[in-house]
Amino acid sequence: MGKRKLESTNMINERHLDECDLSYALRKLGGRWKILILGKLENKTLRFKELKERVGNITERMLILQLKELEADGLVTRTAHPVVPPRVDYELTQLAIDSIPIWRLLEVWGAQHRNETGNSLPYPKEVGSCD
Amino acid sequence: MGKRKLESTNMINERHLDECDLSYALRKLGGRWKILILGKLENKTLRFKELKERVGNITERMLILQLKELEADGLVTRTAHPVVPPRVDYELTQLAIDSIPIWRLLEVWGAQHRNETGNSLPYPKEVGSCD
DNA sequence: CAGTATCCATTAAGATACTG
DNA sequence: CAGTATCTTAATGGATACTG
Repeated sequence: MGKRKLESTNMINERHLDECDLSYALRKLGGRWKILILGKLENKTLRFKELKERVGNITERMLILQLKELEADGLVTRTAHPVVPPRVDYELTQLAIDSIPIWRLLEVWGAQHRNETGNSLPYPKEVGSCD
Repeated sequence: MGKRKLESTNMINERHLDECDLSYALRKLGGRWKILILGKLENKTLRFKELKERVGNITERMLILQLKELEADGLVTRTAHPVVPPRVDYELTQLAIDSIPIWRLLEVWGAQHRNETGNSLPYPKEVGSCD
């Protein structure tokens, strides 16, 4: 839908960096909301509205945009039930489930980073909690 | 320097998400260039120009912006030698070194993702290679 | 309920020229 | 060499109203 400048330096750099598996992986999980959405779906199937409530502060537009990308990237599955009112369920794919242990490590590293750089939270928090 | 709309929803969301150690960690390592820069500095001290040559295609402006952020975030150290012409060395901190095993896991996951989603590279590549 | 469509604001990234 | 400064473009994120 949007204009694509396939030959802009921006796009060239993006493609170049995506050849690196690591940059590629970071792009799939990056963005402001994706990891949070995936976290909400851990061990659970949720419908659109439930997801929106749990993520909190996300607009419907951003939620659907992120879900579409995650779906296209094979990280969530979308199941639409042909009922009225509509019901659509989202859940993690195995590929996404495989990435969970890595998030946990990153989370622990993030907490360590906070402590060592003095960016500590004003209150303690358990691993995995991310309201 | 730039205008800051501290109370925009954008900023509020950003702060909110940063309370999550995982989103926080992803923000520290995210962006187009950071992981690549950190990778170049693994086991090596490099000066500005060497870094620019190795990262390839990055502008001086972007490189210095990323380096400043990495320095402020305690991930690289900057050592300026008082000589003419100037010489500035960059190297990883222990905190950054601690994160390397996690990148490797993400990298492996990225490669797996490619295979399973049909986004495979047109040629094989070794782990850790990211020209 | 589960989205779309439209428009606007903010941030990230790049090109280029210049300086201590 | 190691940056700054300034300007432009591209991408992301948000508000709001509307629809099947």
